[in-house]
Amino acid sequence: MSVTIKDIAKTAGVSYSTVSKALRDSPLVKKPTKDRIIAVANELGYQPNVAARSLVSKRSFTIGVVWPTIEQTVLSTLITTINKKLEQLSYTTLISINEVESALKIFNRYQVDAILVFDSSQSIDSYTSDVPIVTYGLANKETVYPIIDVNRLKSTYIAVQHLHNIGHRYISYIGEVENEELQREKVEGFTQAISNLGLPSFPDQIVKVQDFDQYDGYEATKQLLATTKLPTAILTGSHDLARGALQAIYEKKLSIPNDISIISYDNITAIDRFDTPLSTVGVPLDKISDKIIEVLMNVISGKEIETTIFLEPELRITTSCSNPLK
Amino acid sequence: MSVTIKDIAKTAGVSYSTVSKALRDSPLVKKPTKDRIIAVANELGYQPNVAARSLVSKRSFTIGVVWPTIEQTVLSTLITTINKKLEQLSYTTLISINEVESALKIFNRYQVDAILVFDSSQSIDSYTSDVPIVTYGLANKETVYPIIDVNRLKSTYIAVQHLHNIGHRYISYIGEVENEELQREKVEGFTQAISNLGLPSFPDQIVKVQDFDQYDGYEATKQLLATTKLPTAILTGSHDLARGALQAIYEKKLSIPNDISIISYDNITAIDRFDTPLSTVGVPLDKISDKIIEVLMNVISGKEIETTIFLEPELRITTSCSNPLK
DNA sequence: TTGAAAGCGTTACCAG
DNA sequence: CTGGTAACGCTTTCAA
Repeated sequence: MSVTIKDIAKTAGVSYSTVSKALRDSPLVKKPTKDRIIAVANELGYQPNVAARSLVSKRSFTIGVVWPTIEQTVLSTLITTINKKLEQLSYTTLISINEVESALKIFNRYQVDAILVFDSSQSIDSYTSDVPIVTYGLANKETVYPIIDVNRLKSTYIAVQHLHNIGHRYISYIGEVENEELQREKVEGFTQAISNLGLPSFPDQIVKVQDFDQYDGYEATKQLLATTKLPTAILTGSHDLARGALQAIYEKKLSIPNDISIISYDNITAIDRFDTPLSTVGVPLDKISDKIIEVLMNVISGKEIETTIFLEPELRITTSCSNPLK
Repeated sequence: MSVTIKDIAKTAGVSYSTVSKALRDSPLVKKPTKDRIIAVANELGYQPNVAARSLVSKRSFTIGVVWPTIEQTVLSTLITTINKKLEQLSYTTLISINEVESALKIFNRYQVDAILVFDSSQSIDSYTSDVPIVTYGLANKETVYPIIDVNRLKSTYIAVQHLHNIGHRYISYIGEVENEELQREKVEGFTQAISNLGLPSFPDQIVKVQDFDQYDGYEATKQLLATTKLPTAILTGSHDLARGALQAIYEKKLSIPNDISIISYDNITAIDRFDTPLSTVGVPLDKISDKIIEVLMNVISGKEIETTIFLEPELRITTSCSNPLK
């Protein structure tokens, strides 16, 4: 049996309502009494019962995260960050890996203060929730709930634009993949930029990958480098792909950025063990998590917010990227 | 404001205690009444308030999972499986990615029925929990809580034993890594088998890897195949490493199993897109999850259970493995 | 400054 | 079979 405020009240010799106030750090309790009560609580290893508390106060200080596809490692970093930041705001994060519908039901039963949905496939409109919902990463879907997403199309677009600005003409993209809406946006941004900027298209310019692992980047780049006319710059769809690309480039004894420039799409501020720090384009993870938390706090306090928020990508150019040799 | 049993009672024209019984499918309520109440509940979109329920019934039908290292993809499959199976037992799974101490606190506050801890680093004895705890994957640590783990040492041992039985003498292991206890166990099993069975040791027999991705397996195997004396069989520390190994072997135009046999350590029943279905050794994921759930249910119902349970590995030999050519 | 008491949504028990 | 009511642990008035 776990210890309750009544147990504390008994051993501290006060009423249990006083204990409640003291633990809530209410100014209505004298300092010495408060200190004594807190000491007793610690000694007894008291943990407040969330059920009882949220039953009366209608607030649980808990955010429910719906994360049906736990395999996605990109998201795991994002969730870790969000979890940490929410902890600092004294919110608890609870994750469900059930499918959306069922996870929403669970969190409604648990009366969490808000729900954050990570998902790109299922629609959530069929289910109505008493708890406010915020979603990440499905800006293309129709939803009544606030959506936060990153502008992938613009990311690859401005990357190509930069490469063009510094003089590149033959630019390749690695990371086309079948039936993935989010990846398609990146390819689209690339293609649009190439076309709008009047840059040449050439065979095998866009390289398909099976998956988004380092190995896929390695294979794709090896294939690309085997063609007769080499591009002077490569844009990759992810950090892992870029790692693989680097391996393939080094293996071919090519030099970065002299022979070839490389920019990687990513949201992670890469803490790299690479000789060449990678140039990247994308919305920094911290901006995404900050925005998500901001919106969460707003919906909790009942503020009206815009339904769709597109975060703007940033270009971070390092020594992996330079003018092509004339 | 969410709908409560009192709302249902009002619109159904019964007392709220009858509603409670009806929703619990109690035999104490007449069928027509029950049906009517359930209909109203559905119409109103009623979701039971877990807080209120667990406050009085002391049972939440929820399992808390502590998973501080969400990056580990192997575990994600295991958790997904466990989640599904618990759902069938009408238990809800809630995950926390906080560090152990803090996650335990949260779940104690939430009065979950049991806590499952996935972790290999932190010790959990310092914190005492009112809720029963079950841990996975830290059998080497000292703990008072029940531990379920797989016998990694035995896995690699019996794999080598099998290869020896069918005539192999030059066997390599890919997957040594610095400072990882669990990986060390696998290497240990390999080394013990080689030594006990009187098999030859040779330079570069055990190949180190940076990480456990496909690319690392590819690199390591390429390195291995560049030596003068090739092994006739390879054992890899994971499925991903094996995938990389296969690539390197194919690239060298070697044939499996004629030139080289391969067995992979893994707990995943691989649904493979490989030409060669991989031979594997390890405890099947289903056995692990079943055991974990069994133990969870036991601790919830207060049954005494053994503190350490080692699951035995199984060898599944396919066409990736044959006698070496004489 | 402290204590008493009501009430949150539910279950469980006891009357009717 | 159905309804009334106490109780779960806590917060929050309202009195003292």
